[in-house]
Amino acid sequence: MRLLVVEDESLLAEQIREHLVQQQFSVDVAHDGADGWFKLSEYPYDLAIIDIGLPKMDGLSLIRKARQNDIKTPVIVLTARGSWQEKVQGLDAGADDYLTKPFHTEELLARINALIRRAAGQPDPMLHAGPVRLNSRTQQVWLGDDEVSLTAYEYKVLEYFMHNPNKVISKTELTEHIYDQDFDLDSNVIEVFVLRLRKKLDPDGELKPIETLRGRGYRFTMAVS
Amino acid sequence: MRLLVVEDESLLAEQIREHLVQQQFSVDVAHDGADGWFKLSEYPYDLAIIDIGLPKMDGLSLIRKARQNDIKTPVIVLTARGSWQEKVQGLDAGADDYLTKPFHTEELLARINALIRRAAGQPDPMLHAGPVRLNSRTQQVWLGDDEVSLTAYEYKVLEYFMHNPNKVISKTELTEHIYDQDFDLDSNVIEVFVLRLRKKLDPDGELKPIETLRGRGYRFTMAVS
DNA sequence: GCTTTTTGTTTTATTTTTGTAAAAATAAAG
DNA sequence: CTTTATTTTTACAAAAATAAAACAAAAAGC
Repeated sequence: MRLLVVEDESLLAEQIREHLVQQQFSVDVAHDGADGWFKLSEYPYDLAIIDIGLPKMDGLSLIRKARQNDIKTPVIVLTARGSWQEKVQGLDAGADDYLTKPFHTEELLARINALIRRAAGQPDPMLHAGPVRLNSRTQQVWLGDDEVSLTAYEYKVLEYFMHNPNKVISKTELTEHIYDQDFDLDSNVIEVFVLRLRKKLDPDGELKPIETLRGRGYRFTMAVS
Repeated sequence: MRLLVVEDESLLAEQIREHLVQQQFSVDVAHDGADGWFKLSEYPYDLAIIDIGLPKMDGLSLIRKARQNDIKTPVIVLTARGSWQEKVQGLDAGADDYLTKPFHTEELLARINALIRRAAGQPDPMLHAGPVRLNSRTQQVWLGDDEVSLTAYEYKVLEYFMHNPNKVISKTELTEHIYDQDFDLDSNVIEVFVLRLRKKLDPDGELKPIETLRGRGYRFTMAVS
């Protein structure tokens, strides 16, 4: 899961970033509205956290511009304490939720998770695909009755696959969702992780859960049993 | 599909209920806002129809309260005729659609079905042409019941054909759509790919899906069955 | 600070796809 | 009916993409 934080106060931005990274999110930070717009339009974020008061382009304009450009990334706006109007304006501009500064990180995390869940249309943290089951809250994965132990990145890749079953996912798309923006796209890590996932999810090579589409990417398909 | 109707006018409520039951929905009725809130929070409805003017707790408050509690059941609000403000307030409070009283039952049914469909997520973008079907999200192609496996370029060509059925497509046009600008137009790749597509889509040579128009190009035609 | 695990890189091997070229077939024109 | 142009088909070579293995670096755990 890849998030964007648009916040001009460096200290706060860094603080949020650290907390989110701790929660296994990939996080990019933009320090003004213009940069925020660039990043938001350029990368496929799963969620954006946007401060209302920003230099260059204020948060409201940023959200409006994004929505006008058909960017449907869920957005949480950060508003000043007691500013009832800001909250309403934010939601009107196209934000999905709001949070009043200062806030507890737990609160932010809860709202992030709720929004991501809502966006995925999946209130239940369990994802199923044939014999593979995944609990996105506990990050456990089972193959049939046996639990499969995955490393952090193996899990990220699988989770993305399971959120997008049957979809053709290019290596670029996978890379962008799993790593921060400045990652060497020429690397073959993705191939290696797909290899490792295949070995763990399909030790006997019978199920073929991850199909390769040469020149196009991968497709996660599992017979729904 | 289970629906909730929150409406204080007993006669109208019963009328709506009967129509919906006739359409195979399970329907619960609440006669005031408080009861509506209780039912909405307690049961997993697929959709709620809420009147704005209600005793105990008005419809707007009910919707707001539901949204604040992370209940994302799709909501249609019923507003009085000509009350432009009510409609806006309803949508702002978190409703998904509105309907002005009095209304035709067909209109209500259409909106219910639209909302349920929307909540179920976008259907896959399928293209059909006779026995050939193509899913542009998963890039899968079927011939009758059998999936046909195409390479990246074969897929590109077919997709272009299926987006332009019956149109005469010159080889230049195809080339320009499939390759970057600076591609050697003297090559016969297109012919080769058309050949390969024909073999895969029409192994028995009976359907003739891709017609040749000498000197002009190709035309993709498939009897619509 | 040492050990283990995980992540990412490099290298090599293998497979598949793409594009070329030439021959064969077909259609159109004279 | 013969010639010419165009398209289809075949066979093959080149290029590209992926898989796999082994290794190095980084991170995490003890």
